[in-house]
Amino acid sequence: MSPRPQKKLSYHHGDLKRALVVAAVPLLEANGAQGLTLREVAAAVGVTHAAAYRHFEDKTALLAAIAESGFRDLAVRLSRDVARADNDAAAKMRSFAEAYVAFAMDRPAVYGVMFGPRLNEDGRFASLEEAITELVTILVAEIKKGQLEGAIRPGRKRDIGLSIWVFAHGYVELVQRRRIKVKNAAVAQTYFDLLFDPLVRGLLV
Amino acid sequence: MSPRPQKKLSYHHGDLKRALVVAAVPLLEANGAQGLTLREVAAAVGVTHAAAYRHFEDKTALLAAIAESGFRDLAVRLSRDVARADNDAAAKMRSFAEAYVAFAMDRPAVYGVMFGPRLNEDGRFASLEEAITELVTILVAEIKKGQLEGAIRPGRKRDIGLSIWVFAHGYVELVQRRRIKVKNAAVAQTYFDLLFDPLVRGLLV
DNA sequence: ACCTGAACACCGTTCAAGT
DNA sequence: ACCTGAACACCGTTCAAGT
Repeated sequence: MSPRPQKKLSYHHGDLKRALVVAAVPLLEANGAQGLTLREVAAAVGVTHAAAYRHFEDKTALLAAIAESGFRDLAVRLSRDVARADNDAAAKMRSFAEAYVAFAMDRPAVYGVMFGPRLNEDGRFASLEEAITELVTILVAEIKKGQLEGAIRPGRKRDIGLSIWVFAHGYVELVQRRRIKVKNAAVAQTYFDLLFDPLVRGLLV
Repeated sequence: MSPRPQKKLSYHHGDLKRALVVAAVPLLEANGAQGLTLREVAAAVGVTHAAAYRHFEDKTALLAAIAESGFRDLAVRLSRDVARADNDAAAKMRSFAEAYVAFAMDRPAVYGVMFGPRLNEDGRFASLEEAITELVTILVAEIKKGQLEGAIRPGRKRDIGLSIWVFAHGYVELVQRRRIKVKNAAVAQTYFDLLFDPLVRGLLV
């Protein structure tokens, strides 16, 4: 039917780099960050494990790509949810933190790679660092938009942003490690709101 | 000289179980939690790596013993420092959180094992779980002692304790992963105090 | 240029054998 | 009862060879 006959079983994959990152995520969520193997990721894509080294310097580079992809997804989700919130500081803070927790509960293993053992110890992966910086930028910018001009001194916007991040991240970590025990993701969210409320009030004084 | 001749080079170690845990800690802090190998721990004690299996079911069991030892050390340190603090709620909270951060900065790799990949997924290591529970108990008890009877409703003591834990842990994690950048441990402490202050005020309203 | 096949060093785990 | 020596399966990494 097609004008030129398709080569069957080409040993060229097409976009193997991207395919490896995409294939890794479900394996990660299924078996945990500890269990993830370069070999099984390659096998899932239908390729020899040595082929991955044409596109990633080592396993850490693959994990960095997964983490970066996670940070970009998180930034999109946060931007979207925070934009929908009421335009005052407390509402912005709450919607940011809630969206953050929801992302972490949705994809715990990807979150674990994003915040697990340091991937960028030696400073390769500049784009990973950039994705993280973007996250903080979004947070600070949204707080600013949230009518903080009167309520809060300008120099404190970054501190407020980091406080919120610290609290949301700490909660996620303790829940995921079962140091704080909750029945399910819905309970995790409502209990988070309860714990988070004092911080919001303290920040707005 | 001695009444009975000492057997030289006995292949019995004495207290190998404990020795392995003790030997593991400096290796951990030197090479990171990722780099820790059962084989090098055994070698550091002067024993074949297979010998470890006489005392630990597997590597996870060794890590659990390290984590438990860390939690007990942390509990001792927190009790001591919090007991020295002024007897009001804010001072108790602050001294708890500061001692917590100091411990984590002192022994980052041990802290990483304590809060890293879940060790007790299948519920072995009851004593590990017990050591963690003790930590929360100490925290809640000290808050209670801090003259909270008037200022705070009784049911909220646990929530307050967990809030503090969440914040301190989140801060430590983000600093250790370089998501929050600080020059050294001293700066880490003073910046923590700055960020922590709003939470304390919010909790006492 | 991209992937395969085979090899290497290293790790956790097991087990028969030594003392 | 406690430890050694040797083996096994598995992993990350490398590299010559195929297309």
